[in-house]
Amino acid sequence: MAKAPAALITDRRLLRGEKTRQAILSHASRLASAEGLEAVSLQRLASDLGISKSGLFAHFGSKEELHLATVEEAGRVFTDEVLRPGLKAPAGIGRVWAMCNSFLSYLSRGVFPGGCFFEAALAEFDSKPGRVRDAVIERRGYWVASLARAIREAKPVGDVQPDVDAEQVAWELGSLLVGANSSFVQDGGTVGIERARRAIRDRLERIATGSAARLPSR
Amino acid sequence: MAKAPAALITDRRLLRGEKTRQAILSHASRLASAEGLEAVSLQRLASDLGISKSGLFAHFGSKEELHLATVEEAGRVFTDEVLRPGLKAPAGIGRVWAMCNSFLSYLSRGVFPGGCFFEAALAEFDSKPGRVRDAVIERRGYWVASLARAIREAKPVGDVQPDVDAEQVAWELGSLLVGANSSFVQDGGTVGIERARRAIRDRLERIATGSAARLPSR
DNA sequence: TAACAAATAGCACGATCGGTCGTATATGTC
DNA sequence: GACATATACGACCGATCGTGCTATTTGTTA
Repeated sequence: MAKAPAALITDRRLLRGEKTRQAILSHASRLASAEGLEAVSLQRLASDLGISKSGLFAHFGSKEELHLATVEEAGRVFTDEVLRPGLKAPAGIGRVWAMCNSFLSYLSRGVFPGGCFFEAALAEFDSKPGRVRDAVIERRGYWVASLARAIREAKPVGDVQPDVDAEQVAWELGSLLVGANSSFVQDGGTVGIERARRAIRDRLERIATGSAARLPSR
Repeated sequence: MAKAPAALITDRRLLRGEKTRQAILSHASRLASAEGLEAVSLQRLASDLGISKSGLFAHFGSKEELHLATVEEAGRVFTDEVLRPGLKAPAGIGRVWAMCNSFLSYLSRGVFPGGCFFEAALAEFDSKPGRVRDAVIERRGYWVASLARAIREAKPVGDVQPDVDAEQVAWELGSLLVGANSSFVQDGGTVGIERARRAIRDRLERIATGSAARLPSR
């Protein structure tokens, strides 16, 4: 509460700190996608950014808070680069297709240099209980739930057969997209991405009604 | 060369050391599946097993060698628990189905406490070049190639339609199985495993010829 | 320009990491 | 019982980790 006036009266004063913080988190999330959150150490970050370890530390107070903030930053990026563009498409099977293609595009454009941040973080933390793990799992769950909802909402539009198990199909799409991420990270090529696109297109055409069965190439 | 006679004359003399080594690797591979190869440190292993760090170190000579031996041990387990049982089924689509079910069984039986060793190791090392990464990728590639071969060999038997892209389907099966692993590790439940079984069964029935289209429930 | 607060830096701590070295203790052979 | 060898141990090194405490710099306001 003592801070609020300062922030209101002179937000320029906070600018320096906030800018540094943003630079830290941007680099941290990119680094984590490539080398894992384990590699996001205070020393590593500080020397990468050319600042002091203690100065960096002061922004977060603990390593866990730094990691949590990094996850949050990555979530912001994911929303901007995948969720929002995908949801721009009108409800229907086209939206599901658009969401999957947004994800694949976000992969191949190299938004994170090490593939999807969340897949990397999930694999690393899935057996390490704590707030970081919870945050990552929640985000990942939200993504699959968004896919499921898009499938569900394609039914009343008449694009998807009413007896389709939306959660099952969303789980399958999620797994195929993870497979694309793995392939992409391993060989840097687009083979996995094309395999995933093909598999997903195939899967979607099978749950679509006849009139909606044709999807644009991407 | 100076060692060979000793090994030939008195192999009992090697027994003690070999037994220790086996105990180390067994624990190391299980630990790595749950907490990552990063957690497999000399100190951690030594204290877990109640031996000295230097005594343990002498068995391998470097941490990288320890990790490589751990990967090799895990590969031996994978062969025994997944590949061999799956390949016992006669060539045909039933063999593909058996291989997938072997994998799912190996997951749910908790052969490794942290899910599939190789998925954990792959996610951890996919961006860290080195011999460990190469060894893991090779094993993982062998698994998918085995799936592809099983699909290919099901064609002359008349189980699978001849125009099916075996590599594509194998890639999809591999991704779905990884999805099962992720779900299993995250919630410990069998939902993901059943989802994968359902998806795989569905996929296989779609590439099968009419006469082979019915698969046993598992 | 002096005062003040926020932002950053310097420094030291204990713990843990991989790795080395010299030494002790089993173990099997003679 | 003497001896060689395989195996295991304890002490130690330099580096890095997260974190705390104390300066110092920086920008704003009076």
